[in-house]
Amino acid sequence: MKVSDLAKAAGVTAETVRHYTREGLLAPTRDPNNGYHCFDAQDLERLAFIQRARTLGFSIKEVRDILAHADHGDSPCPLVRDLLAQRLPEIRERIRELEALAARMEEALDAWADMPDGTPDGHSLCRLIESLPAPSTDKAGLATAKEEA
Amino acid sequence: MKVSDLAKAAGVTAETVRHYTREGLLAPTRDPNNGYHCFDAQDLERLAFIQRARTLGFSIKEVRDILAHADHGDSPCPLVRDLLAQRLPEIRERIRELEALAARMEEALDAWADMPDGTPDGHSLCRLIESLPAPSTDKAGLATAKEEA
DNA sequence: CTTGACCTTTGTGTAACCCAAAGGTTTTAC
DNA sequence: GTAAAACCTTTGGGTTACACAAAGGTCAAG
Ligand SMILES: [Zn+2]
Ligand SMILES: [Zn+2]
Ligand SMILES: [Zn+2]
Ligand SMILES: [Zn+2]
Repeated sequence: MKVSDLAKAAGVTAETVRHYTREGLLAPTRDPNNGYHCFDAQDLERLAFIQRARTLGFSIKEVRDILAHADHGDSPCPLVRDLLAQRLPEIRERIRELEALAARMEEALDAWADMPDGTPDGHSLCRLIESLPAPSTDKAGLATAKEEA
Repeated sequence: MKVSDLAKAAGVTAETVRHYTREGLLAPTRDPNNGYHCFDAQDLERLAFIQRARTLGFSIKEVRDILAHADHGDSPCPLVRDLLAQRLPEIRERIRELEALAARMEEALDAWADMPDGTPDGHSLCRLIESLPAPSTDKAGLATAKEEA
């Protein structure tokens, strides 16, 4: 199997396959004639595993660690469980933040609806933004939502 | 006011202030003697506005546009409303994705209790992960959750 | 044999900053 | 009075998970 064969089989782009290969998640052999990457059925399973792990919120780095443990005979289970247990509350927190965000956005839009374009100076939304509570010097604020799932 | 004065007053890091300045959200004058950035009370208000806009989910680019319109006399309100109206469903979708993610994580953790840590037997990397449904070739999948709020 | 499709590597871009380095400035302290 | 601490400047690199373009080799069809 060449790159795009594997990609099609797994439902990802060839770029993604190359990316995973570069990152060490996949270790295809090489066709000595042309230097092409050669993938086999195991690589397909491995890629499917990677995809499932990604839907569980694991980063590339974490998946690499999980695979590395399995590859040299250790059970990755404890690692997997710890990562899940650690990440879950973070996801929950992120959900809360986004819900608060959605609520603010909706309030803003509602406020707009109540005083359409014919409003005094047409700056209702700007005022609305200005009237928002000042983002506290809080480190756990919404704007601080950089860390991804 | 110098960079860190403004930063303290607004509750952000000096790096953030410099970043916004580089990005054109803030346009401080310069102290001709030493080349230092000089911010005034208006810049503080402006920074506060930026922070509030950020908590509403606007990107730096969007905030720059909003400020640019306001700066040359246009009402940014329609722009703001369009951006909000466009972003809100995206946020909602993101929330649904994260809720699905949290649900999968929780199921996995629950299932863990029933499943002993297994050393990979050559077939199984981590049954917990392998037993997940195969990520469909769906473009709207969770791993596609790159676009941020 | 010439295309066109596909392979390779390398480098760039994305979002919103953080951080380090190198070097000038201002403030503090002895 | 001056030396060190603290802060300023710009530049450039790192972060995530790829996407995409370029330059050049390879392979299958016509
Ligand atoms: Zn190990
Ligand atoms: Zn307005
Ligand atoms: Zn305008
Ligand atoms: Zn396991």
